[in-house]
Amino acid sequence: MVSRAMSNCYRIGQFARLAGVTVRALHHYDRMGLLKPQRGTSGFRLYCPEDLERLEQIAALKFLGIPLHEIKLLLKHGPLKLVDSLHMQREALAEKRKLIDRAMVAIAAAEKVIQSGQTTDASILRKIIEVIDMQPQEKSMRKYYTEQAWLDRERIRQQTPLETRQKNVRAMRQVFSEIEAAIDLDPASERAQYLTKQWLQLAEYAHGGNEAVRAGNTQAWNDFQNWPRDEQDKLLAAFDLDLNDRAASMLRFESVTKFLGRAVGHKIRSSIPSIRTLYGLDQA
Amino acid sequence: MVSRAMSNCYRIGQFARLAGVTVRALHHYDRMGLLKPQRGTSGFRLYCPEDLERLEQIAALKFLGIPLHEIKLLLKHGPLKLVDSLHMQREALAEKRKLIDRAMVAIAAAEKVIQSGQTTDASILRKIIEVIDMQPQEKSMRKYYTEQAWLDRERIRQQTPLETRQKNVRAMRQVFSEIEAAIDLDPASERAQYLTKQWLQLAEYAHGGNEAVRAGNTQAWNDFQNWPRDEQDKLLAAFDLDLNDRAASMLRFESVTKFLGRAVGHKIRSSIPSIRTLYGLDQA
DNA sequence: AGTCGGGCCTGACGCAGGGTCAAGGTCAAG
DNA sequence: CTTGACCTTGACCCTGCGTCAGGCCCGACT
Repeated sequence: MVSRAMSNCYRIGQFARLAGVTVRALHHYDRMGLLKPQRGTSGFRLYCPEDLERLEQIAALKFLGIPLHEIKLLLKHGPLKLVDSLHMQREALAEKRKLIDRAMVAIAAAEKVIQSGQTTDASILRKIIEVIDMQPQEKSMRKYYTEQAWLDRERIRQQTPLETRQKNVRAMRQVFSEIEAAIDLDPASERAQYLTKQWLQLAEYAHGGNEAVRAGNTQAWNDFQNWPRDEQDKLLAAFDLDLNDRAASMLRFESVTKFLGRAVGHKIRSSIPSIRTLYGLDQA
Repeated sequence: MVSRAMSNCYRIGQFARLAGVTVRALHHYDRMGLLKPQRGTSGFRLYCPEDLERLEQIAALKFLGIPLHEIKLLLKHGPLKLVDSLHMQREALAEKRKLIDRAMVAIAAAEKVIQSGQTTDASILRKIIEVIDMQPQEKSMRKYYTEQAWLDRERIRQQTPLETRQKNVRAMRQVFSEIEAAIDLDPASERAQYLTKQWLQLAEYAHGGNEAVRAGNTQAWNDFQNWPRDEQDKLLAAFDLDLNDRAASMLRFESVTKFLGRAVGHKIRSSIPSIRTLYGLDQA
């Protein structure tokens, strides 16, 4: 019934060597129905030239990173899906490549640190973390920025060393707690205005004077209620607010931002109109 | 006993969100002893800031592609191993990147084929296979070539399209079988000399006139007996020799090469000395 | 005729790094 | 006292095979 002659067929060992795969892999493909050879009278698998051709196709698609079960479908259902699949795979590979590049950049940075004589675990790992953190940037924040502002923000972040950023965070945490202590003061009071000035100065580190980035930051800040929960939590944690009493922390955070809003409002009201516009507070 | 205060600690869910990992991953790290948090009275895991620091280090090394069990050792045994490990990982990543690049090149070639209107499965896959096969080159053959010759050989291979190579193989197979039929003729006979000339012409496609590559090919060819078994088998299969009776096939192959040797010898003897030298047969 | 060795068979477990239930314990709020 | 969010452990699932383990087939030697 089978049109393939049994001569010119190989048993599994030969075939495996010929094709450059392992016997075990062929067993695997057989059992999963990806490449089912004929069987001889004694149960031995018999692989024919047609099987070699198919195996080469399988190997090719596997090389592209396509999973075996998908290969099975692709070889069954013709080229329509194949085109799609190749496209998707290209993008997936591009993603992977980006990650690998990032990892290699991080290692390179770490090796520079090592060669500079800093061979403590901590300093090496710090450098790696710094370089890795350089690029990720969750996309949940994108919507608050224009395209250019987003790129600028990235650039500014990348130009700021980790240590500096950490110092800023600590400073803001400090100011935050001082504001909480002064929360009942008149926003127009000297103390309140002093703290507000400090706060705004620290915030400036984040946008580096770039107006579009500042606008985005403001928008993001004002929409804190709608951030995804883990982003909210990260910010709360940065201000040393207890996540185990999340509701209370949210309230504390809110009251501080409101205080700042009033204080900045006062500052602006007593300032020139162009600055009012600059800070986008005319409609507020 | 524990110096860490229990305040300021998070339970696993909070901590996971904060650190950007899943709860399951933290369970995993705990069970494998990579990151063991304290436990509260009711058995809940309690993660402290120190744990966050360690988790960040873990995440960093994981990002570099270092397996978790190795990370565990690295964080225990200090920076000596870390330096080594980073170096190795850099090379491993470079390897991976090369493979990804090859895959992307292959997909790009396939998409070109698709855009040219050839949307049959077979033609797409053929193109992919062709591009992938472009580069591998087992290293078992390297030793027969000078460094430059090896590179040249690669280059020549890459410049020859798959179809042409296949045509050459078929032609050599044909000549091979004709030589076998004429194996008892006098190597000096006209028929033998004709076949030998054909053979040498076909062989020329493989080295493209490059002398160093030709010398390498000759060396490799003469050392066939010592090739790794699967390379031998591939060559035998290319000449349509039955691998199920390997010993006989080896003999057939050998007798043909001997015949060719004698015939080429005759050809050379009746030729000018410079060509004798060129073909490296003076010492044979 | 036995038996040795090599190849083949199936079945089963293991790997990394978790995902995904499932069955049940804790704890604060209503 | 229940509900619901969160926690616990245990156990099976995924990919692409590697690596035994135990047993059959077959040709070759004694």
